[in-house]
Amino acid sequence: MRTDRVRVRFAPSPTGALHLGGVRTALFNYLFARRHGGDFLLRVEDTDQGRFVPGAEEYIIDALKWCGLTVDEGVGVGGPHAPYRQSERGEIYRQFAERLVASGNAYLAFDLPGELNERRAEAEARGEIFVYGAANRDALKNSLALPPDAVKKLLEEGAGHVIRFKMPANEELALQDIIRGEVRFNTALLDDKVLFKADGMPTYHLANVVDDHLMEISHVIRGEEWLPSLPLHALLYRAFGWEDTMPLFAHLPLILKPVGNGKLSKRDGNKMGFPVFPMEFADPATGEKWRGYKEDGYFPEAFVNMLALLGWNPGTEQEIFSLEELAGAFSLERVNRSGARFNPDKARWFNHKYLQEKPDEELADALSLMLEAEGFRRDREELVKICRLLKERATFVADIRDAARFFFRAPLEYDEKGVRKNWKAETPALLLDLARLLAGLDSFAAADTEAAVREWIADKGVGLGQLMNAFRLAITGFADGPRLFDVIEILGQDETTRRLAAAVERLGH
RNA sequence: GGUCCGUUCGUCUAGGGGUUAGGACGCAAGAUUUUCAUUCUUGUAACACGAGUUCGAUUCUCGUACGGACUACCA
Repeated sequence: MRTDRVRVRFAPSPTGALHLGGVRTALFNYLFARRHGGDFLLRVEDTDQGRFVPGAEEYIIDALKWCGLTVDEGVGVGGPHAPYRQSERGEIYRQFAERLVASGNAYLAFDLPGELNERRAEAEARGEIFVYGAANRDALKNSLALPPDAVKKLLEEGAGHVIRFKMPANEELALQDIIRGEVRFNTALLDDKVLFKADGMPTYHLANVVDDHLMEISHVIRGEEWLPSLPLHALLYRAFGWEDTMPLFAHLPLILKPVGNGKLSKRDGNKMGFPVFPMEFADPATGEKWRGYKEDGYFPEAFVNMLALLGWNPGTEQEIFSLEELAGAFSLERVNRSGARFNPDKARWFNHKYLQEKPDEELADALSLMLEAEGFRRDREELVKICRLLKERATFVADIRDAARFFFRAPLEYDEKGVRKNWKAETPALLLDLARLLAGLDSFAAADTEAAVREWIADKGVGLGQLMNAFRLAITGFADGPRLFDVIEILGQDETTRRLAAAVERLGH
């Protein structure tokens, strides 16, 4: 029942964690709804009891939340069309399926799964593919082929059956897709899809069309894997007499593996060293554990920004977008037609960009949490200074933590190569002198210590590089790192002179 | 196999009948720097192929190749 109001839905199946492609589909739906002041619904398509994974639904809700995609209506929030979980929508689907049978658009089929498999095997042996459709449905076990009293008898006996759609024998269909334009199909090549299963549940096709109609969905934005079933869905709308209010369709390109062939799969992440899921997920059935962007240290804004530009672009050279900016700029017309290879490097780059824009205080709080997890606390002011100093070289907060280790603990060992290269015979005496100089300074601000040291070595005729490398080694234990005068300002006068003395003691003369 | 979809630098992409085919990631070089990064500058690199239409095609059409999806009582 399409109205002028934009209403879109994200309709995942709770068969596991939502992966990158699913999140992007949700994102594009969300963006489209926001762009047009419409509604974003979440509907859970759990009509396959066999594939249900406990926890998957909660995961999906949490993942959308983490990404900042607020659901207006649906599972978890309710709404005028509740329930939004298909398994709870009771008799609705059966009634609609029977309506189709009554109108001659569908029929009862009693074929046993085993019989069908046999036929498939036979066909395959001949190098053919078995299709349950117009060409052979009269020779199969269904209400179209069997005499009425035989059907009646089967029903009375309680014979298991499904309801199949009666595909037109030979009809040319020209359908519209917002992203792809006109797509043509001939129904002669299509099969009589099962709409209602013997277990009393609808299949995706029926439930999807019925719910989209009932929930007044205006646009169906989904993955390209659904394009082949577009004719079936369009025909269903027609059979129900809902053609006038049929939603508009947009089929999104797929996300492909970074290298190799095929679409991105959940295994690729572990294989190639990047997460495929927004958040960590432990599959209760298999015990497998999957990494997540959240746990890997990505900011949700960066993750969403990266995803938005995978298959869509604004037509300008802007690359950094807040969720609000994305909502303002998004349009389905600018979605690409071809599949996009996922690029983990670019994802990292986005995070680096976002990290640079974060206030030092916010980074310090995140860093503080990490340190607490390791069992120690530091003064917040100190952490803010550390973040200010280290953020530009970091992609993740964890990079700051790793680069900041020497702030929290004086070096016990010293980079071997650095020592070999920079620890000369005259170094110990020089550093001891330096320690005395620094100990006597009134201000330990970076600018002041630097000025004092520069003046001092100029008098001594020592090169800055010559001194600084050994100095750095003594203070941090490493041969590389941020500007040393900034480091010792944070470390403080006492700690600095102490480390200088300790290094001389350890590394000797 | 069949049906459908797609094809611009290695990757994400802009563009579009006449352009030095633009940007970003990556990579490389240079600059800056006490080191390593960062940053900045520069560079590297693309219209899958073949016909047709046209004065002219990377852009339009067709074909081929290649890639992808679908082909369940899964979604």
